[in-house]
Amino acid sequence: MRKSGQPTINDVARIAGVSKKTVSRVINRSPLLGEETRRRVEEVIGGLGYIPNPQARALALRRNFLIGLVHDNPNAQTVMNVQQGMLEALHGTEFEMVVRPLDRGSATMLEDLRHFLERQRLFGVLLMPPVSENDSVAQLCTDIGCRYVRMGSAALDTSERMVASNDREAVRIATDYLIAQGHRRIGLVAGPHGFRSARERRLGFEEALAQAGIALPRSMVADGNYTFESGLVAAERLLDVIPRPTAIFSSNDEMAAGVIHAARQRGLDIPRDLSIIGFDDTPIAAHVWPPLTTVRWPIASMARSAALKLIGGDDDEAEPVEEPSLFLSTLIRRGSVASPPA
Amino acid sequence: MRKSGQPTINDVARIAGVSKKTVSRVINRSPLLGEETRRRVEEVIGGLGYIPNPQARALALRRNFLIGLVHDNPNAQTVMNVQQGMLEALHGTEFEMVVRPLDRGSATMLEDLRHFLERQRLFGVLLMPPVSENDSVAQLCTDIGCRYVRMGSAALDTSERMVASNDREAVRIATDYLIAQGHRRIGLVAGPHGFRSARERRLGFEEALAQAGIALPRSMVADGNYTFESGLVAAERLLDVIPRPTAIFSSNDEMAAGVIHAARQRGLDIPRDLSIIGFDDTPIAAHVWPPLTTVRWPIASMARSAALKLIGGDDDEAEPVEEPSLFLSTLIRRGSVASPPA
DNA sequence: TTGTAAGCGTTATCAT
DNA sequence: ATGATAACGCTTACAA
Repeated sequence: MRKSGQPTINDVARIAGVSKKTVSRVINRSPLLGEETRRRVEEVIGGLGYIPNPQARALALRRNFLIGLVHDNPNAQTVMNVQQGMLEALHGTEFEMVVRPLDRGSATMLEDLRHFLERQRLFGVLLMPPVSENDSVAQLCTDIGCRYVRMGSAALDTSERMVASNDREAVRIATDYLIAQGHRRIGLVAGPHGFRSARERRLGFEEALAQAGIALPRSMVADGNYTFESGLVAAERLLDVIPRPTAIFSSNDEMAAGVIHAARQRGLDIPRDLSIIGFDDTPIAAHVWPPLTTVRWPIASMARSAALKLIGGDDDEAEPVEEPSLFLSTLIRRGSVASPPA
Repeated sequence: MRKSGQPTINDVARIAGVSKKTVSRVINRSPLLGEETRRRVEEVIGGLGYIPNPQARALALRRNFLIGLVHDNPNAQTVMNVQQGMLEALHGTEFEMVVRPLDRGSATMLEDLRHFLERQRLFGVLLMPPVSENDSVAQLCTDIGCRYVRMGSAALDTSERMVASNDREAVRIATDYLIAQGHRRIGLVAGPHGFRSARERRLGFEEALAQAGIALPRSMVADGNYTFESGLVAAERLLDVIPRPTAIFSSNDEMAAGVIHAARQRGLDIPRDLSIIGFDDTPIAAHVWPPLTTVRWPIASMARSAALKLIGGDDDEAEPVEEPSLFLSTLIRRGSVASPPA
């Protein structure tokens, strides 16, 4: 007699008149099974509404079905896009996503993560930037025996352990676009030190200018930390320079919004007096005025692909799902760029 | 001899020269235990780096340690705030958060959720608005035997199964503020039908106007669906009315950004020609120009409290943690409100 | 205060 | 093709 709650594999076995193992075979689609038997068992399963207990499965298989998302990214939209991409990949599988934000800057960050990974014994983790750029985090995963895939703005690891976007090239193209519009005094709002994305974007910017033979005085570069406020402050510094830049590339959209803000405070019209390009294509880009020309970063696709790499390498017999490791960002042209004032 | 990987309770028991049960007692801080034994076992645990296997625990205890976050909220920042609040509550406990977005409007939404809950056998779920407002979802949880707590804009359930904000009162206060500034022609950008929050906010708005003896012509109400674009469209309709409203209350910040956008396109100065108040206090509110006066919704605190209710009701002997069920929203005054033009 | 035996619900091994 | 039995790592009786 069932004690309570959900029916178990024993109930199914008893009612169907077969052994537990046979039911298990039906569940796991074992090929060596009588057609007759399979049908009968499936009937009982359906009738009973039997659902295998994931905890018991996890115990018996000595592995669980939890994929971690480890992030310390301050941008809500970015994190949500990644979650969405991951869940797309996990949908229809037995895997679930558990989320673990990390406090960058906390001294115990690494210890916290180790604790988390050891306790939960996750099947694998997806590392979001910027924490994904931290090699000691990857090393920690390796040490603990937790598989991982890193997302980043450049190739950070072996192909089966990372997915990357080509930030450098994308920014080069964006900057080329400004140059093609006739801009020669172009400012850069750089991202924070320690962010690989910040570095790659800056390099792309510098490469484009160098290639066009345009000098980049130190005064045309201002550091930000990817926040609106830092973009505002950085823009104020750039706009104080005489002669003023006619265009600014901001290393992300949120700072670009700050740049717009700063420009407006000075009575500058965008794009007439100042052209601006951002990076990320977050919703904010389309919602500021004027709509922001920006670089679209296919983050959800990257996350989906990363998750597939994580769980794909598992299927023993299955084909090793060949997921791409490099994703291309594209320039989205909206209203924040024009030719420089005559 | 240990086969591989993590040490188990058996390893600890053997090395410490005690039984499994004694180790188990140490882990679970059982009071009936020799001080001597406890120390010895704890030493072995520390030395071995033993960590109890959560899957095995879950199986033996016939319950797991996963809390679900079920949401169909389109606002990234809101979802992130909720996740953060939940994780604060879960921090230091053995619970983890698994995230489950739902596709509102999908015909199979309820079936998907049932499937999820039945498969995963979650300890409990936190329901975010707007899906939390759906009574059949709550009923589903009850049927399945999954505990839940709903977040909402009004009392949706019994006190131990919900946390609510007082949207109606908050909007009444915000509208009073506009009235106190001298506004008489005040427009409303309402939220989508079917959202309890939209209804509560609208009611608060109407109550404030009624109390002040101000008529609310149908033309001063435009429907939106909480998106930037819908706010833009709604504002265009309101601003076409003659005489034009001198102030607009928007039922969320994102739509308010659309209103700002629309006003600017018409060459209206904010707040000189048009005052605007939003709702949510998302980052966008502080980042638009001028900074948006808005209602701050303590969503992270609500989520934290909701999660504590979920896991708090569990501790058998522990005091039934008395978490608040009602949270007060507050008006954040920034630069988007002024007296109406003379 | 501690240990023994049984059980949680599943899968793996090795029969038949 | 199917089943008996022993894991998996832990907890709860129930003894001692």
